[in-house]
Amino acid sequence: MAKISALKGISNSPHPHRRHSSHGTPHHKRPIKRDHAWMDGSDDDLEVKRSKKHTGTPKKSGHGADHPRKKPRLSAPAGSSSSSTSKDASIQEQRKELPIYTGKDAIVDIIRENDVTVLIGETGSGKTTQVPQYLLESGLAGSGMIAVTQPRKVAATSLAARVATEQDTSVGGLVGYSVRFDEACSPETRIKYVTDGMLVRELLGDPLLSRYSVIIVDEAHERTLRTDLLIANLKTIQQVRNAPADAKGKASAAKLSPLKVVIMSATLEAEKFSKFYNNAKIVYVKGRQHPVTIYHTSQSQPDYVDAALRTFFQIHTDRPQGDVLIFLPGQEDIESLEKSIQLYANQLPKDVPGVLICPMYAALPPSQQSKIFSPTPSGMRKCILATNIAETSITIPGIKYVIDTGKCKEKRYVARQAGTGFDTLLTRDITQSSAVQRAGRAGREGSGYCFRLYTEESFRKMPVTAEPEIRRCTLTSSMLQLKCLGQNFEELEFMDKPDEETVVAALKTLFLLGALDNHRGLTPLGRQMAAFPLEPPFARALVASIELGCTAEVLSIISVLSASSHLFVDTTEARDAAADARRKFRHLSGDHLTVLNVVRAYEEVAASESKAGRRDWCRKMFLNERCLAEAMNIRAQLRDVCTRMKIDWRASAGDNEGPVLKALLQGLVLNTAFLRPDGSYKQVMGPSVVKIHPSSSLADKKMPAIFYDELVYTTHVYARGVSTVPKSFIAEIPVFRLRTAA
DNA sequence: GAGCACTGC
Repeated sequence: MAKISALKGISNSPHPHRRHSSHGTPHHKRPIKRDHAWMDGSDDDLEVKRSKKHTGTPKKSGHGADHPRKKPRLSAPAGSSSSSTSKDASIQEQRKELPIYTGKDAIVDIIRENDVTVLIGETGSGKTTQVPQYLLESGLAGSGMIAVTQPRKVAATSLAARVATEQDTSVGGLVGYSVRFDEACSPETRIKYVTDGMLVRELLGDPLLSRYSVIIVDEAHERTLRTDLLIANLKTIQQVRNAPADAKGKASAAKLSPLKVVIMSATLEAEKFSKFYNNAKIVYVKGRQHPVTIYHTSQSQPDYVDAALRTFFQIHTDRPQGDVLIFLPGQEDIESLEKSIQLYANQLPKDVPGVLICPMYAALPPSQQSKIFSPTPSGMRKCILATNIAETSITIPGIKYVIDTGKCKEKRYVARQAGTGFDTLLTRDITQSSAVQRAGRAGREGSGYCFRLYTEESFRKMPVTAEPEIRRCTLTSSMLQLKCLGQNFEELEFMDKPDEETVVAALKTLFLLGALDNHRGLTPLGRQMAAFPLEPPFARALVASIELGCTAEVLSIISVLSASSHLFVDTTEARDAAADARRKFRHLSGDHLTVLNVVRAYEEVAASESKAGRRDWCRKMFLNERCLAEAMNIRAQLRDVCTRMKIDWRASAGDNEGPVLKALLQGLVLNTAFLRPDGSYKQVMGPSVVKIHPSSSLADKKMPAIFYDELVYTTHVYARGVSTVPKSFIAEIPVFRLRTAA
């Protein structure tokens, strides 16, 4: 059996796990066109005029470096040792080798001369680590702090560690960070890496961000909701802080130093940022990436899983050593492709290297996630099947080939009249910037190849960038925050205006929760709700629990529901065992009290067992320990807020579930449905017919009245996190009386 | 009878 016949078998056999196999094979015979070139950084990287001025000198210089290290060091050493001088010198040498270094003085000058600077830096330019240091070293920040915002926590903490090393200090000194649950700052801190959400929170207590003299908004092109809120607020803050000193009535604000804003982004939206800030100056910095050769198919591939399968084996049999990363939209496709690849890999002739398949998606238990980072055994080729998680969140070493299906899943909020909209989670085409980002994953350590399972024409037809989150998310939580700042969503100037319907839905939701009065003004209840880092419905439930005397229970439940991962582990292969384990915690009323049972059981185990014992227990029970650990963090934070607000978080209703359900219902009023004679459920406040999600303990049960955490449209409109209550509980809620009266 | 991209306070 030669290689050729194995390949033929693959190309011609029907796909074993998908009903349809496409007719043609993708044609990856030659590069169709290289549509993006990644250039090495060079001296003419900076396309700005070099200024004559040379202000500020580097704090540390790379004197006497005998053995400059070639490889960048990514982690901070715990402390400086006797060899710290040589380490320090090599680090300073590395800083000078970054593409951005040649433009250092020009960048500092431009930021000095402009209130707002838009800095476009490609991957590997060094902008995120260097610019804050340049500003600090030049003295431009004065006595204020420099904040650098990041959309993700890991980025903020690891960047702080890196920059602290470069400054030859430990994290929490001159360089610090601040993210949820974790902070390393001191009075000496001058450069602070923060998550964008953290800075938005800070805004609530300090509307002019008076502690900062420079705010650098990094990864602005991602356009997260929080980034957009910041960008809008920074504009108004500057209008106050940077107003001419003689402006009347601004005496107190005039004492504050002017605020410098630097927007950092990938190339695509530079003009838009600039325009928003009254034609702010734009600076370009080239990056440093290895070249990636890009191939497109000659025909579109409707069955992208099958196409990915065939492309993988073409690479595996024809191409030299190097790991393969395949981008797929979701867990389902990953599991299907994993099976197919395994099936064919088992039939490969002896002279072809073996295949090590590594699935990678957020819901995968951590133990199985970690194997993608271990080195590929010799004589094997690693094949990673990943979702978007590998696009920005994690970097996998050793990738030489990328296969891009061109698909992803996107969550999008659909507003409905009564504020009873729902989320959709559907597969769609990716954007051009995603495609570029995915291809770039092949060029991290050397030149690479990207096989796109779509035509060049399809690429050109893709939207250039994703729609900003502000145009596709629920705005309820942000709107409540803005109300606390005395701002109205409708009046604030945004880069992209949110949908009118979504704004109305958010206003209505906040009104029905009692956070706003009928003049759209913030109520005392609303202000109380905003103090908690929770979605407004959960904040409302928490406040309701105070009077009902069940704060302890409600805190436990909403902490789990607020965690970023799901409580129950559910992979296809162990579905039945998982369902059996779950039954042990089941509560007749549904998912909310089932969650409470899990938390109570976990607390007992945590009290008596070691860390390893806890992990074992979680694995046996098919519980996601990450979720529980995060929930315990959240609960501790919420208890702190309660203590500050003089709320007794120990108040418990014991085993009486009535008050707990009533409290939760206060927050989830809009998420209620009644059973109809035909066995379906219809929203009480909206028009949709909903099904109970199969993951719910109440799936297929017929209950007269239910409430739920959320609605998600996938193949049906599914209600997730469902409990049942007597109809009378719903009728008792003031909102309903108010609504019937109106 | 049937399922879930990713963040963040």
